[in-house]
Amino acid sequence: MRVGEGVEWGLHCCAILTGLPSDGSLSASRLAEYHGVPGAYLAKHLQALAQAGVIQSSPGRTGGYRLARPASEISILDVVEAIEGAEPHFRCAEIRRRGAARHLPAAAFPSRCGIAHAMERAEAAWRRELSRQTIQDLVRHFLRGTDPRVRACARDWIAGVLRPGTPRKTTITRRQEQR
Amino acid sequence: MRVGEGVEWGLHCCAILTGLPSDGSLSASRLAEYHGVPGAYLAKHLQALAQAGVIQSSPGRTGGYRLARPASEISILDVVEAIEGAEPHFRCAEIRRRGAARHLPAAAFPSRCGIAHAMERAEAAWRRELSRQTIQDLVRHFLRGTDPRVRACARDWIAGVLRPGTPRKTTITRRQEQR
DNA sequence: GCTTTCTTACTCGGATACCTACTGTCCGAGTGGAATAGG
DNA sequence: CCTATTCCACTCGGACAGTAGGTATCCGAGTAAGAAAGC
Repeated sequence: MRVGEGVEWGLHCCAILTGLPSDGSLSASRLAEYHGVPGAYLAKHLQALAQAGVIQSSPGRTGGYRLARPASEISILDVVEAIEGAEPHFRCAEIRRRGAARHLPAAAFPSRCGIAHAMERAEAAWRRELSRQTIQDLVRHFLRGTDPRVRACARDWIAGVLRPGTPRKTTITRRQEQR
Repeated sequence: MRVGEGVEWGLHCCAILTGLPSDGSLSASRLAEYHGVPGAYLAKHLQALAQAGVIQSSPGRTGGYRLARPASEISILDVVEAIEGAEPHFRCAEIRRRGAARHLPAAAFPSRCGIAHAMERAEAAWRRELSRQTIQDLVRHFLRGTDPRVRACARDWIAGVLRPGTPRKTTITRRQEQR
């Protein structure tokens, strides 16, 4: 039982995307370099988020990802289920009907195995807790509890990689200087 | 993210062991044949349960497993953690310190990443729910909601495989008759 | 008939293969900006 | 100088390997029951 690290990446990415201007977007490779994770693999998770409708992708040279709706309307559960899938963690194999009780008719068993029921309740509690907090809550927590230097770092990085609103000739020069 | 089937097996085994007389025990192979699961693999999980102190193992020809304490004092969480391990499902990789914020001192970050904190809360809710219900609750649910035929099947099977309290010469004959 | 010894069958326990699913990487289709050629 | 065209760099998207952890199996050490032998 283990949560894949894609969930952590996805949540961090959503948090960063919150800091974008409404018309801005960030590419998978930019998000990957900001977080220091492999870009091709992060792209896979971002695809899953896009398919689930959590983020929106725009193609082309200036394309990238942005949040599909306000951060206050994206729960952590949305992100988790988009990346890990919404299947239940516990899958009842109905072993109560195998072995010794094999020959008994299906009608002799209650519709739900008690063990499966107990596990489902726990999982529901887990999901409920995740659905309570939104990406906005995460960002708010970040803005309040984090050192100004870290906040400035994030802000400056976004400003640096965001394409300027009005294209100018100096754009290319700047790019080449970076190398 | 997925709960291994060993958890389901372990819970069913604990439930069956509840029906034993105080001096009785059941071997791994008997429990496996009752549930229709591979015996060698079930043995592995029973070992884990024994090491965690949930069940007790007795060696030798008449050995086997029995509950280490009353079923009312064994929570579902005890069984789950014995088999799956007690490590947290979400492991924060601290990617907030990688990438762009790499050069900032460790002191600039709050002690706990907000994302990790949110995930931990959800996991705590999951564990809390599992720790509320005990093996006894499962058995009670089984005794109440299950068809008499199923209950009789379980009872008879236990009576059949349990060694008689007072050893007699007929013991061997009985065994051979079963084959 | 009783006690002691021995055999034997059964138990648990850990070490060893296999297989699914997560992790990681690659290349192709598509798009929008920028340079360029023409008017 | 302005406009239409072409080109190209950059984007996403899905298809393709590598690896860790769960699944399944085996064999060895140990024990207690029961048979057998001796008294």
